[in-house]
Amino acid sequence: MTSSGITPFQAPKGVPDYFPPVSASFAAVRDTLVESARRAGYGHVELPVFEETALFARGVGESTDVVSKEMYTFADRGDRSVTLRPEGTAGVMRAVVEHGLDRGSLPVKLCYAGPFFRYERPQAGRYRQLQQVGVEAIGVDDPALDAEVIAVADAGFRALGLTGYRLEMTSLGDSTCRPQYREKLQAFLAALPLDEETRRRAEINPLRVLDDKRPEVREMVADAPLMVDNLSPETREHYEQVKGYLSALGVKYVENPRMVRGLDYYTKTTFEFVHDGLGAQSGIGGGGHYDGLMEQLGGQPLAGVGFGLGVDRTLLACRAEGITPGDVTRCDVFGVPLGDAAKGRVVALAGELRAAGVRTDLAYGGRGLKGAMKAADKSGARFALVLGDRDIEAGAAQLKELATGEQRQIPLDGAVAAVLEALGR
RNA sequence: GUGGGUGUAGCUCAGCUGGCAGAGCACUGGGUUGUGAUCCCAGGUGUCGCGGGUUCAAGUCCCGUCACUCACCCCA
Repeated sequence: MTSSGITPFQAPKGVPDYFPPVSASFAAVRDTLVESARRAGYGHVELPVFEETALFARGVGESTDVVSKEMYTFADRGDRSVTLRPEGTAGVMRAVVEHGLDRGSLPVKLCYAGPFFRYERPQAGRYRQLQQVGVEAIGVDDPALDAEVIAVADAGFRALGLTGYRLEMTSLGDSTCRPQYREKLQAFLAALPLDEETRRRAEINPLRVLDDKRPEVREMVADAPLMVDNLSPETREHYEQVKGYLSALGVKYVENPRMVRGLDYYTKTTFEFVHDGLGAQSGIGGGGHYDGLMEQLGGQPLAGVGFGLGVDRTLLACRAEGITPGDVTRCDVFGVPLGDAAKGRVVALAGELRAAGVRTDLAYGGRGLKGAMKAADKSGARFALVLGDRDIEAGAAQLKELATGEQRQIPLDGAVAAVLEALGR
């Protein structure tokens, strides 16, 4: 209840608000991850936040949880079914095919950042609106490209100063070997005394049962057949080469043959970055290789590889490690006017300082000197610029360094130059 | 969708077997009529989430409901 008696609005369930100073770190995390991709030649794409529902149904897979129960789907005013994007790859594929980028020089290397939506029950690190930075490298099936994508993610996390994460990966095989393996695994699981819920999962996605958290189930599947032991010679060779390139790139990884990905389109290499400081939702990024997706969406039969990195979760990981990315300082200089005449000069001066690239704020609302100085202190500014009638008469202003308390007089005419000099610029 | 926990000041929370609604931080003003962060003094806010019940009396006990939160599931 507010003082007016009106029930206050709340953000939609499971949607985080970020404001200063945390929002500065959020933006820094996103920008750092994007910069890592740009350094590897990935070009920015800006894509719609909603798409035709059928794109996700066909691209991500009807049987996935993401499509079957987590999509924000609604009819628009033209009675078309549209869906807020739950992941990024399908939309990129659609755009690439639609604009014929797959007919130009390959691979097409693209990078995106923005919000994604999944209708789930929120918990620590899991939101209904989540922010991701993603890349896709499309059109060339080269194990070196798989390794590059992984290395880009790894470099992004490292650039933030993160050390407490690990890279897990495996190979899921492809259409030449996974169907046979799947049958073999299902036969194995059918012989186990599993509960009904788990049995149903074994039907839809048997791999998922291998990743069950319950100790009794873990024990039962301890010697289940693994995909990595049933790869075709070609996919095995592909996987070995990815590992070789990763070593060449200096990227450390652990193999996890029981790793599961929630999206149907992955084949061959899949990977996940895991951080233990977040709670139950420990994945800060993941991705993999895909062979049939573009063809599935009406394009040419071209392979691709990509990742999605969770910006929200990466920020949580930073916090868990005591890292504060980015510059949370609001401003460099804070203007303190004394009286109406001075206020006009300070307002004008602030405009000039900003034009010169100096982050500048000032005391508004006619507060007294003491209040204005308090505001200057809280702004985090390095300098307070004090100006009163006395100074104007003298053609001067007072520049006070807040950390030391040292104050010097600067000429009012050359104030911008003097401030720049004081800032060491 | 299923379970557990929590709802008290702007924030973090205390409030015992029912008995006058509290602290710290933050905010505002003053101590210093041209100097902040330290220090001192002063100031204010509450439908105790909401609805019902028990009781002389409910923040406290009971029922319902909503919200938040953690976990399962799943994933970034």
